[in-house]
Amino acid sequence: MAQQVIVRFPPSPTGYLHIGGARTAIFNWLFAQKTGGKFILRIEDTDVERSSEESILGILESLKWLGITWDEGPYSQSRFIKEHVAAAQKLLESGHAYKCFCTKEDLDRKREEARKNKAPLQYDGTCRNLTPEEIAKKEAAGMPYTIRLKIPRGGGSVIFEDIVYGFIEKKYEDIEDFVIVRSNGQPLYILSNAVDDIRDRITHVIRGQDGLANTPKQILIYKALGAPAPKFAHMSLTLDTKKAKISKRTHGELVAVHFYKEHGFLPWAFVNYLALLGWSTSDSREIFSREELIEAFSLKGISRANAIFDVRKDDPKFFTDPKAISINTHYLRNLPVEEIEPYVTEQLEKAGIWDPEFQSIKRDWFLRTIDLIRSRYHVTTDFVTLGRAYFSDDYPIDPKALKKNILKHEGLKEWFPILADRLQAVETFTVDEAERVIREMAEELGIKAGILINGIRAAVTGQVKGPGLFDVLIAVRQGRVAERLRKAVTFFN
RNA sequence: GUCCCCAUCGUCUAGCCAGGUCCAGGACACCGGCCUUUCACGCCGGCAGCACCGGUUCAAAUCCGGUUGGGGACGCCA
Repeated sequence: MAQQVIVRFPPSPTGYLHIGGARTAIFNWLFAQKTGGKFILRIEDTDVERSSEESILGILESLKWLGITWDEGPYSQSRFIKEHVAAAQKLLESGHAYKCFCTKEDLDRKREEARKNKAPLQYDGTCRNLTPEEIAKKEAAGMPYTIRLKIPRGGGSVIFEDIVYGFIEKKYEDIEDFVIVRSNGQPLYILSNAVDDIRDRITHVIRGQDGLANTPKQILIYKALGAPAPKFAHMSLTLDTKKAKISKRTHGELVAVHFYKEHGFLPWAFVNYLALLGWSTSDSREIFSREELIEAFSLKGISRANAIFDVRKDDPKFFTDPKAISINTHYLRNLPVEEIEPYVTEQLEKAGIWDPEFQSIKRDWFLRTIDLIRSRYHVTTDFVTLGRAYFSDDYPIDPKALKKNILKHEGLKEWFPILADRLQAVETFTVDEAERVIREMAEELGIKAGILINGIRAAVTGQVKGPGLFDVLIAVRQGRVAERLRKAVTFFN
C-alpha cells in the first residue's frame, strides 16, 4: 500500500512570483495531480524584515492565474515558530545540538581570515565541547547564544538518493555545525522547514537544485529529530542567457509571472512552456492539455542540466523567449474561440474599448471576428493593438500603411468616396458582393485590384497586413467601411 | 578556497541507465520555396550539435578516467 503523496510549495513572500518559483509550484502541483496526492501551500514568512502582505497576495494571484490550485493552506510558517523552538530544545536535550556563544563579529572575522587563507569556511567548533560548567557560567553572565546542530565527527557521510540526480554522498567532515536557532531565539529556515515538513507529513520535496547542497543538512535534522526523511527530487535551475540564475533583482518584471499575464499570455500556454523548461517526455511532445500534461508527467523526466530562459532583451522581435511566444501562439490560434474569448475581453476592457454588446447581441460577430484575425496574432494584447480597428472606431493608421498603400496612389483620393458609395449601395453585404464591387471598379479604372484592396485595408484597419480583405470588410461592417473610406480622403491633405 | 551538480544544433530537448538500428530525431528561431490582393496560417526544403583528450570494446553520443567549461552551495537569508 503506497501512502498518499503530499507535496508543498513554500514561497517566501519577498516579492512577486517569478518564473523559477512558478516552475517549482507547477512541478509539485503536477506531481500531486498525477499521483492523486495533496498539494500544500506554505508561506515561509519567518524573515519578518523582508516579508510583506502585499507580496503574499501577489503570489496567490499569480498561482491562481496559472491555474495552480492547492489542497491546503496557505499556512504561514510564522504561526509555528513555537514548534520550531521546541524542536530545537529537544535537540539540545538529546545532545544533537549545542549552544554556541561565539559572537557574530568573531565568526565574521574567522570567515574572512579563512577566505584570505583559502581555507574551508566552516565553523571551527569552538563551543562544541564546552563543559556544562562553562555553559552555565556564560549563561549566567547573560551571554547570548545560538544553537548549532552537532554533526557526527570521525568519518562517515550522509547518503541519499535524489529522484532526479541519483545517489548523492556528502561527508560529515564537509558539513559544519550549522546554526538552527538565532541568538535572539528565532529559529532558522533550515530547522523550521524540516519541522514543518515533518508536521505536514510531506512525502516528497520537489525544489530547485540550489537546495541540493542543503539536503544533507536537512536529512541530519530529520534524523536527529527521529523522523523519516521525505524523498527528494531536485530540479535543474532556470538560467538567463548569461547563464546566471534568474532573479528578481537582475531581471525585474521580465521574470515575473504577472508580466506574462499583462502581456497577453494565456495562462495554460505559459504553464505548458514552463513545464517544458527542464522537463520532457521521450516522445518529444510539446503541446499538452491539462489532462495530457498530468498524464504524461513524471519526476524522471526532469533534466539534470540547467535550462536557459532565452529572453533577448535587445531583440525587438521578441519580448521574451521565442519558444514561450510560439507556444502561446499555438494556443491562441487553435483553442476553441470561446476559450480565448475571456482573455480578449479582458484586454479590450483594459484598453477601454470594450462594448457590453460584444457579449450579448454582438457575441456571434465578436467570436467570428476573433477567429478571423487571430491567426496573425501571438498574444492577446495584439487584439487591442493590431486589431483595434475591429472593435473601435478610434484606431491609429500605421505610418507604413499610410505611405505605401494610400499616399502612393493619388487616385485613391477620388476612388475612396466612389468605393464608399458603391459598397454602401450593395443590398446584401457579403464577401462575394464586396469582392465583385471592388474588382469591377479596378477593371473600370484599368488598375490592379491590389491597389484598391491594399488601400482599403489601410484605410479601414490602419494596417498593411491582415486577413483577406473581403472578410475584413464584412467583419468591420458595411456602414463603418463606407464611413472610414470617406474619412480616408483627408489623408491626402 | 572547500564541497556538490551538470555538459547533444543559437534556444528547449529525444537518444545515454540495458553500447550497434544515430554519418544523432523533434520543436522554436533563422533562411529558401509553394500558396496569396497584403501579412500570416498551412505545406515543402535548408542551415545547425554529441566540449576536449585518453581508455574499454569488433563497435561509444551512449561505459570508465582526466581536462576544460558552466552552474550551485558554503549566512545568526529563505
